[in-house]
Amino acid sequence: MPELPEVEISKRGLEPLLGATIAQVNIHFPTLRWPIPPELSSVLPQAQVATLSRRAKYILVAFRNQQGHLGTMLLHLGMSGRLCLLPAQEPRAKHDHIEWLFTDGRILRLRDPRRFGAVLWIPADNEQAQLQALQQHPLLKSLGPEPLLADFDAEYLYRSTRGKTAAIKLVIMDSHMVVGVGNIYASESLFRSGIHPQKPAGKLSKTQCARLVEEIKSTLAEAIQAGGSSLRDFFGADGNPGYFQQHYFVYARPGLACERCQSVIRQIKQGQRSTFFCPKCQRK
DNA sequence: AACGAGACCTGGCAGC
DNA sequence: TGCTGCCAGGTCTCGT
Repeated sequence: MPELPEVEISKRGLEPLLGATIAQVNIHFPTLRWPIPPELSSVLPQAQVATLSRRAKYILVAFRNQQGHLGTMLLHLGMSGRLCLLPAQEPRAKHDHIEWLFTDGRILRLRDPRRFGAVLWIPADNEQAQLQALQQHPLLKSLGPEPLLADFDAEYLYRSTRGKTAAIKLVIMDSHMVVGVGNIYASESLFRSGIHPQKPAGKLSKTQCARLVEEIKSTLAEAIQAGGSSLRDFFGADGNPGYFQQHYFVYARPGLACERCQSVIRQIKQGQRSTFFCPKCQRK
């Protein structure tokens, strides 16, 4: 489920919880990718949701209590994770591994069948210390730029790919280079740029870098916009988010005709993941 | 330093 | 109907 657009939509779906107070945290399964910190159950009750933000595919939820800042909960949805904001009394589903009960009755649950997701707790007793703790956190400190922000630009991509022999698709999926470009959007933005996924990153021209940066930004932005319009569905108990049936040019279309040139879309493996491309529209 | 492979898990589907 | 094998949107860790 979650590539960057889904994570961004999930974060926006949590906005109704700003200012809400936690009553109880129930951990039903102790370990996702890493153990869920048991102290969440003791620290969070009576705390309020202070701020929501996102870095790469991590959702950051900051909490405060009457004494001040408490810390930040870091959520990752992994491959199959999903946040469900539900009314009181909604029965728990099979893979709801952790739930946050709010004093007004609402329930937030993390549902994650494959358990590749993560819930971590980064304590800090003031906002300055929190900022520092986040910047130094091992999962966050070596991340590349956000794809939708201005510091991810043609000049950056061109400069940082010089001399690289690795395939461009693997390079744009590397979170040290740029965060948030997952398997779907890597294939899609390369198609839209007319660049072959196996082209060595260091061989891209300045023009190609500029084109790729623009297509990564627009592909992600369009998906977020489409997802935003189905936010309610996305967050419902059994929501059926319309935008997963979003239009793809190449992803999951092997053997079908390219919509631009009618050539047959091909599927290959790169880094043990499937890549889809049009052999005519995308040149090495 | 850079790259590739393995690891973590369950569920859904095709093929027999 | 049931079994087997393969595939899946992520990313950390380890070995070469």
